[in-house]
Amino acid sequence: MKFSRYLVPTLKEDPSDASIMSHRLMIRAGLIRKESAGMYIYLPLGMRVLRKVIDIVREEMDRSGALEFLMPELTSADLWKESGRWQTMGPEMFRIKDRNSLEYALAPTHEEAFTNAVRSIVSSYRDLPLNAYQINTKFRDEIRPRFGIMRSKEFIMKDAYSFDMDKEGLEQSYQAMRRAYRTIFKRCGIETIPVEADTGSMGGSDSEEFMVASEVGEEVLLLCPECKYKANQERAEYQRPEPANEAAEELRTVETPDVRTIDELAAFFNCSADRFLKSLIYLADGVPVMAVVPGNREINEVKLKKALGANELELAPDSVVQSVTKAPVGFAGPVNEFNVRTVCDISVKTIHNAITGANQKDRHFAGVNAGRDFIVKEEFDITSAKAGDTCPKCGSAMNERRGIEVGHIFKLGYKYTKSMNLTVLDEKGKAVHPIMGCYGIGVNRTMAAVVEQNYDEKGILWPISVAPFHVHLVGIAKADDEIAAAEEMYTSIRASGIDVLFDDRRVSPGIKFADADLIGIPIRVTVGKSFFQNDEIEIKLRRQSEIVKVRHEELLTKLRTIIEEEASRLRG
RNA sequence: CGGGAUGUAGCGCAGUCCGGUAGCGCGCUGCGUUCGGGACGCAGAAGCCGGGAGUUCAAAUCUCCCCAUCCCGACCA
Repeated sequence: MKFSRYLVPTLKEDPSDASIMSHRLMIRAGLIRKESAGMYIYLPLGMRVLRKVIDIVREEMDRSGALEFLMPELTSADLWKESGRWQTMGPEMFRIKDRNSLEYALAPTHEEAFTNAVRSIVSSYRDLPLNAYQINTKFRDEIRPRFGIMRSKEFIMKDAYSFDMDKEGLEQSYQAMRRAYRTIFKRCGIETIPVEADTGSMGGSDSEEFMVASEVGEEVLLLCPECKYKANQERAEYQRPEPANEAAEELRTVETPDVRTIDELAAFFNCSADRFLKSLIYLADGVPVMAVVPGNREINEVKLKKALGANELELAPDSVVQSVTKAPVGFAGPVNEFNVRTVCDISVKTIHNAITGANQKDRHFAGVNAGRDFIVKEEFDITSAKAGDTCPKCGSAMNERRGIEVGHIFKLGYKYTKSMNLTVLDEKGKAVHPIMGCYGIGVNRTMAAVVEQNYDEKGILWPISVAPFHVHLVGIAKADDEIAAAEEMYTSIRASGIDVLFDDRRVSPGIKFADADLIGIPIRVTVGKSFFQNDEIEIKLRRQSEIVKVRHEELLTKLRTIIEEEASRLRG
């Protein structure tokens, strides 16, 4: 491809609305442009990268035995009503009507659509196992799209759904995907950390997320340096400290005028935050519940929601807090009897002589002991693990890192096959529900993650597997014969089947080199002075600073060798 | 949805406090000189100053309303 005939609108300055490197670089390098919030245009160069990522995903999915489909984006409301998610999906699902007022969703995911398709097509155990996938656009009305193509309203996802006769089959399908995912991300040139994960609104049991470690990641991961325990904070467990051996004090009331927050209380009582029991009022599906956790701990709403079995969970407004506790916000506690459901973190009963709100304005209780002063009726793990907490498996102190979720695999179970009544006949002619697994990869998010992990101060450093071109040929030619020679070079490289971008623009060399660095094609070939005078062609890898000079006739062989070397580093 | 900020040429920004003919840098077009790490000169094109309403002789600038974008939080595969 000739640069002069291509369209690569590189920018010298950072766009004002891009906060993370991958977003900045993808816009500056002319890969994408913003159309509006959460919607992006893929320019030709960006499209090439996207296609390479898609090709890798498709190859590995096909290799795993999965079958590619293409599903409608418009999914009829009936399907969603069948599974019950028309209600539970909430406002993130785009809902539209056609001219006859029939309702549809712009698919945010395709469990229903695939289950329905398989239901109507497959009727025998002989057709299973089946892993059906597609690479298609998804729509989500994100509360806050951000970070460019990392979180957008419209994004490309590879989603796969496996159907097996039994749990053993599902396990095999799941493991096949685990392997395929590791290969896919390795081939894309990114390091991922597979972590245990929450299954979210999809429902299910075993679940693994593939995270790209990144400062700007939206997920928090807990990693044990000793054993292999790795989990998303949404789900990470941790061991609670042993209770201190303390004699129980008398329960007493303390006047605490205007002391509400844990920080204020710690200062007022001159003790550490873990001495307090923090009591928060939530609305679980609209019903008030109280959650009690140690004062130095954050409530984990994902865990709480799951513990409560709730679909919707939100912090209750002040008015509800007041009507439940009969006190202003800041003085809630578990000691008095309420007729609201109260759930405690599993550590609550180990805290002796705690301080809690007294459910009266400006009063707290001190010397509170679970079991004596209030009964722990329900206890769950409802607090978030954090750096330094002890690993649930081996007891070592865990580390915290941030990550970007690029892939997610999990065992779905029977949720959709039962709710939508998908059955096949087994060997004995009996109708059984297949068991499902679900496997997603954020394709354009993966592309962003590649950049997030591969750049320097000058621009992107594409791994050769997803680079828009393999070779960036920079022609620095003045005279007509030089221009012709550079052109000839381009023709011969291209004729040899190497993917080459030829910068034939009539601009100064500085601009060409700066653009080459910014765009980040892995191999740069320069034909200039040294070529026209000494027949020496310069080869420079984007990741390295050395320049290798080769003679004309060696060039193609050398390029093939480098391409092969670069590619072999990324093979699974 | 709460808190904060910003909307002025394709991009990055000044001008707004204190009302008086729309500016700078980059990019773009033409001509010339340059030509191995973002060259230079000359000449150009390009803006309903986010939208609406108001105040005023006069509004990018003041007032009110709306919209959009970004950041933090809440929320979310």
